[in-house]
Parts: sequence; structure tokens; C-alpha cells
Amino acid sequence: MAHEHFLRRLQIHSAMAEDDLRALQDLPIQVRSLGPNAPIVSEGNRPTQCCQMIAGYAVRSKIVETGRRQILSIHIPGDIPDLQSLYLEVMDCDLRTLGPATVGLISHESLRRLNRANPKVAEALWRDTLIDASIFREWIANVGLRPALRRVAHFIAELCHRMRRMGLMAGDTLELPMTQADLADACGLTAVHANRILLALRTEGIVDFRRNQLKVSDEARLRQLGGFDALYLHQSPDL
Amino acid sequence: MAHEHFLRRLQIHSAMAEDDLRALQDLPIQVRSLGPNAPIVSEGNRPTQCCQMIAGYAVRSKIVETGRRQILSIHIPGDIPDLQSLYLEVMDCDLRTLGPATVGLISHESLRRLNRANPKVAEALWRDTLIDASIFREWIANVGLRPALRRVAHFIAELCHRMRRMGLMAGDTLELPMTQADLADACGLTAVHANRILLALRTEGIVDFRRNQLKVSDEARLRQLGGFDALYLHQSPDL
DNA sequence: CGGTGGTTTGATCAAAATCAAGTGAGGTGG
DNA sequence: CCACCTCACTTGATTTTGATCAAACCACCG
Repeated sequence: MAHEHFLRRLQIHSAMAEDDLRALQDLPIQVRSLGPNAPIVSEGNRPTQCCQMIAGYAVRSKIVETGRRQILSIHIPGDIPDLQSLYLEVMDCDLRTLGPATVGLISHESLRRLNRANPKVAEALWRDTLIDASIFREWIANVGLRPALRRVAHFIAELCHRMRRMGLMAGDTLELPMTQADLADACGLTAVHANRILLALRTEGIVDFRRNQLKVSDEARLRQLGGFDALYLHQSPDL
Repeated sequence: MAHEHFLRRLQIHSAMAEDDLRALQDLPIQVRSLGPNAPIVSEGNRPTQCCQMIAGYAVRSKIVETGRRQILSIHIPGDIPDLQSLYLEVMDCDLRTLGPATVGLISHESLRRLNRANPKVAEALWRDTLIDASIFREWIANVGLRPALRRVAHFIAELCHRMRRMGLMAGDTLELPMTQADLADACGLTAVHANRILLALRTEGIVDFRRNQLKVSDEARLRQLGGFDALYLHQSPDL
């Protein structure tokens, strides 16, 4: 079922009644499989649909004048990484897959109609974009003032928390098709330095990330190192 | 009139009909004067109202485990820096004034009621929070991968653009009650280094920021240096 | 007049970038 | 099946950027 993760995602922060859920489930969705590193939408585009992650990962990113790339967010199944495009005409960043991924496309038109018809759903989607913004705030602080080791730790801690919460990470390992250069771009580091940080985390016995396999041996220390506190993810209190 | 800047602000990105504007104007608002560096809301709070800037500046910020502070955004008259609190229960960052400021408080209840009654207005406010998020994205890229000089240049270029657009900056100077330490916190630098960067910008004849007075002598070079492109501010095309 | 908070300057240090050269695994075509 | 290629990763040496430490300086204020 294409909507399964999506509904779970929204219910993490917004309580909804049966008919709200049904209305969401009735949204027409067009499923598409994408290869690794495939563009979904790019800066300057004017999309007419939103993209919901069904399987795999995607990242939003920007290129600055010096040619370097910054990853702004990472997205997991259930996320709608470009929900902002529903009310912002033009994309201000790129969105592309990390590994192979499958996404569901939902037209702006059907989403806007649903928003007008169902304020509860509109509120949930709005809240979703607000949490998106909250994560950006945390990332500004992360790249702005944490040293590299803590910065990488925070990134991994957040990812694990979000994956676990969606039931997508059972034990302590995760399939994560991300190169060290990608990780570097997400943390505002160079690939070389990211490599050394990963080595440090490995020898410390905290996390081992190699060959697209992430193994978290000491999640408590990881969180503590990264100063990770899930408050900014705004999940409902009983989760 | 307390709503003046606020309405202008919303109309920068959202076209609204007469009665939408009137509905906004009818929102009950409680005006309050604040001293410099005064807290408005803090991380962990559960506010029941939003704060609209009428005069002066405010910043949102976070403190991380190492004790350092990161400024996440700067707010000018017309902004609603904590609009996100309308649908996010608990504050994930602090909000405080920079210099003396006057703000207008609007209850969540009245805003939520207006949102339900008037979808056009709800859409405008939603869009406002989406632009807020877009600015965060730009800031992640700014602190993540620009060297200090460009970073400060981008910060100042953005501020000038936003002020000018609101009709709050006529010539090339601006009253800006911000210390060099504040500027450093906004750019993820130390105060000492921020000082040296400001010196460089001054001797280059680009901007002169001293004693709360910002003078922009060469805005073109400032923008070019900071790689500033207003796209991410999502103003309507005719502005 | 002496505080105090903000700014300036200098000297030193540490973190991360850059430059450079490998290694190693997987994939393709001869 | 092997040779070769490419891309990701690794490691070392060096340089740059910005942080840290320390000490003045300055303006404003009580």
C-alpha cells in the first residue's frame, strides 16, 4: 500500500479521525521507481505535484557560488520532501534520490482541494512543514557551532531516531546508500575529513558506517556526543 | 496602526482580497514595548499567542551543549517570528529582542479561528511559514559552506534586501542594534573573528558597521560576495 | 571618576581544508 | 577469465582558516 508510511508519518505528530485518514488514503497517487542519484525536482522548477517517499532515501540540497554542495535534509519513507512546493511556486533547492528509491506523486491540485475541504488534514500537513522547518533550525545550529565529530554524531543520531520511529530500523544496523562525500555535504565538511571522523567513530566503538551499512553500537553515546534531544522533532508526547 | 507592517509583509508573497485584509485587520492585538535583549518566548515554553514585530528587531536562537549560541533567524517589523507555535505545541528555540522593540501579541485562538473561516488567509500564513523554512535552508548552506567573509556578506545582504522591501531602509544606512558578538552568533563565528571580518569589509569599502549603524557603500559587491540571490525569499514576481 | 560592555589588536593554537598518492572492490569489455 | 577502469575510500603531509588566549582601548553611564 503506497499510503501506509505516509499515514503513519502524519500520525506521529497529528491525531486524526477515521474519515480524515480515509480522505488522505483516497488521494490519487502515481507510483514511480527511480534509480540512484536521480533528480526528482531541481532549483528553479515549478512543480505541479508533491513527491512522497515510499521506499529509499532522498536529499534536498543547494549548490553555492563556490561550487560546493550542501545537503539540507535527508528524507525517509513517509516524508514528503517537497511539500513546501504546494504553496511556494518555485523550488529553491534540488531534490534527488540517494540510492534507488520509489516515490509516489500526488498532484498539487488534489492536495489543495483536500486542504480546503478538510481543515484537520490541512492542519496536519501544515504541521508537517513546520516540523520540517524545526529540523532546519536544528541543522543550522549543528553546522554552525558543533565541531565535526559531534556534528556527524548528531546527523546519525537524528536519522536513527526517525527511522526507528517509523519502524524502519529494528536492530542496530541500517542499509544506508550514502557515500562519505554525501555525508560530508550534509555536515558541511570535506569528504576527506568526513572519512577521518568516521574512522574515529569506528575506533571509539560508537558507529561503524561502511559499504552502505550503518551499524550503531553505542546509541546512547552517539546521542550524547551529538547533543541530540528529540524535542525539535515535535512528535506527540506518547511516542 | 499596529497591523500596517504585518499586512504589507503578507502581501509581498500572497495576493489577498479586500475582505481577507479586513479579516486580518480585525484580529485583536495587544501591543507591548520591550527593552533590549528581552526574552519573548523560550525553548520549552508552550505559548498561547503569536508575536508580531511592530518596531525593532528580534532573533531566534538555540544554545547547544557546548554552551555556544546560534542565532537561527533575524526578524524585522512585519514578521511573525513564532508563527510556527500556532501548530507546534512547544518552542524548540528561544526568541528575544535585539534592541528595544515593540511587538503585537495575537492569540492562537483567534488566529486558528480565522484560519478555519478563511482559507485564503490560512494559505497566506502557511506560505509565510514556508518562506521562513526557505530562509533556514539558505542559512544552512550559508553557515555550512561559505567562508567567514562571504558568510557575513550574505547575512547583511539578506537583511538589507528584506528591510528595503518593507520600506524600512531608504538610503544606504540602517540603525541596527546588534553587537559584533550577535553577528558572530548568527554566522557561526567567534566575536573576535567577526570583528576582523567587519574590518575587512570596511577597508574594502563594502560595508561599515559600527556603533549600531550599518552603512552599505557597495551593495552590488556585497551581494556578489555573499552569493545572494533573492529567489529563496519567494516574493511575488512583480516586486 | 571608576565601572562595564563592546570593540580592537596581537600572538598562539587547533581544526579542518587542501594537496597528493595510494588501495580496494565492483563492473565492463576484450 | 582477466585486464582495465572507475568510483569510493584511505592515508599522509602541508597549509589555511578560524578559535583561543590575553591585553588594551573606548565610549557611555551611574
